[in-house]
Amino acid sequence: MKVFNYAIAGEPVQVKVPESYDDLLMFWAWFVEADNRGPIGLDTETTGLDVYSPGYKLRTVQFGDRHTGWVILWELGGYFHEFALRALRHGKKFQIHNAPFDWAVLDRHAPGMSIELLAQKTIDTRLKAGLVDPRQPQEGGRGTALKPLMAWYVDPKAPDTQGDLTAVFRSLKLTKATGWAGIDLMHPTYLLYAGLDPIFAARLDTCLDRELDMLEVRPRLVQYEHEIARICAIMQRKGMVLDVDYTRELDERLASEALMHEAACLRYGVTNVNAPAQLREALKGMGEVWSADELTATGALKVDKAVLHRFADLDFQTGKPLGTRKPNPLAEAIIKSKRAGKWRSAYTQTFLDVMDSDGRLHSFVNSMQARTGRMSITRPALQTLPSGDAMIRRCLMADEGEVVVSTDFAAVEMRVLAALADVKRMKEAITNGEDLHAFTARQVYGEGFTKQHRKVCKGVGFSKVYGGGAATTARQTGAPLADVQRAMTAYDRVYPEIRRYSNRLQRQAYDNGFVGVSITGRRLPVDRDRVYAVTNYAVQSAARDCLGQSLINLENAGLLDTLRLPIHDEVLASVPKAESADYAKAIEKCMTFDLMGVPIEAEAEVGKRSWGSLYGAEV
DNA sequence: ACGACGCGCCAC
DNA sequence: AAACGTGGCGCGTCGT
Repeated sequence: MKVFNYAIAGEPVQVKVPESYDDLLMFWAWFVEADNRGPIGLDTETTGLDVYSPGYKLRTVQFGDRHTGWVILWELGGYFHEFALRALRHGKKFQIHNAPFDWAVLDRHAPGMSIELLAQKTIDTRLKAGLVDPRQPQEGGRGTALKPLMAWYVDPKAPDTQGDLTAVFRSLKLTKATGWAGIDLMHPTYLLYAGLDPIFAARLDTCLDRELDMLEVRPRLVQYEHEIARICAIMQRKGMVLDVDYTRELDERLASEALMHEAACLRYGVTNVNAPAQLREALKGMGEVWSADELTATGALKVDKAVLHRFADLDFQTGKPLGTRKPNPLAEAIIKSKRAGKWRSAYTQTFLDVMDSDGRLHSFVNSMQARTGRMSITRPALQTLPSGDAMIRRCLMADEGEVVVSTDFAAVEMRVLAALADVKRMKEAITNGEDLHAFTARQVYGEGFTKQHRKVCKGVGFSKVYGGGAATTARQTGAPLADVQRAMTAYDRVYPEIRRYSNRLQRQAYDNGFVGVSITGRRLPVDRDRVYAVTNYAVQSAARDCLGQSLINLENAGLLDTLRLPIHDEVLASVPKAESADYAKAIEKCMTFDLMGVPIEAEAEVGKRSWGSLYGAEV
């Protein structure tokens, strides 16, 4: 048995690495005793992050309490598998930092271990940390990574067990990308750090419990987030079918398109369309002039899509020629080349890179990412596929014999606002099934309101949700500033509760140390200089919890297996073609409920095999 | 080789 | 009095 002595917060801790059967028996004796005492820290080390890629391997499984960490060398197989599996099966409760990752790894690489099995005995310290403070480091928070949390709660000098290893990798001529797979299993720093992680999880859990209790965060909320995380992890495991042939073909098409337009750019001396400085100089040299507001945050001349479209005499939205000036051929070539290049690197290439051996994509779902609890989806970011053109979404498909169903909440953020702020007339309009923005326009402008009036009211409604002002709303709706200002004043007269609610929220946030509280009890930290944003946080957060509740409803209705992606106010599913209408109805039902007297409703759209079919694709 | 950051663009 | 919100991520540049 290898034994490493270390100290955490001034207390001695030990990391033990069983090397023989007898060593494993000692581990087992410890485990049984520790398991009776309480939850056990659990972690895994693997060859990287691409859990579903063909060569992926689980290397070690670690268990620990506050003082002892055990590294089970899974990679050695045999008895090591047997004891790790026995512990995973036998353990009553595990503390894991960022459990969905370890669930996915164990589900795929440890026989008999499933997300379902592990989830019911998991405490995720990352979820708990996010409920204490969801802010990322760049937002002034601690973030929810193990290192900063350990530094804050346990020991400022605790090692960065992930980060510090990259220095070790370098000394071994490995990189961050190759180190996790390439480092020798018996490397002492690797083993020590592997063994410390479950000790960290165990210690963090205690501290976070104390903090959650002190902050009066509801235990029910903690439990709810664990359920959502499990549902999202199961969705991730299922993944989505990639139309590999189509994607390859599209990738090639985009590549040649990019190449062609790059060649055109080269004629004007632009060697790289992704280097803004180059574009700036070339366009300046052609006599292009920027307006005073076309500057970046640091004061440089912008060369973004809007500016390029203006130079190319194209409509920003439709891409159609405007006929207002002589189009700049370079600007046009830049637009086309950048689009093709970006779509390739962000989408088609990534799809082909990360797909598993069965041609499925398992995007990683972070069920509680944003400050408001909103989810995010990465590798690849399937929440951000272009919607104006079907070609990218066309790559993703329902399972064989199935079709895609996309179910959206109807104007969920406006409805949530109506519910939270108890906006009397808005609630009536929604309950009566009226077109909300038209209803508002009628109140503001009278019976003879125009389409443009409705548009302005819609814009003002969104500005209420986002906290925007008249100037921004005017820019976005294209309406004159004075009109928007008048509409805003009238809006406040029609729905006076919104302003009152917003003021109340802001006052409460001030009094509560710049933290708002959502309807589900979620803490919503606000920036001191942007307290007004608390209204948006409350609305966005409640809308997110409508999605969360829907996911739970969908599971209870036996529909979890059909779910593919959560996209803020939408759930994407794959259902048998023959019964698609019934499934659509069932999904709608799960996403329909009452929120404080306001109906939250959803509408399902049944497509064909590809996701793109809902955006105009043929198949 | 890598992290931070600027810039830009995709979504809801 | 006025204040648009939340993310992911690729690429280039710069500094270490």
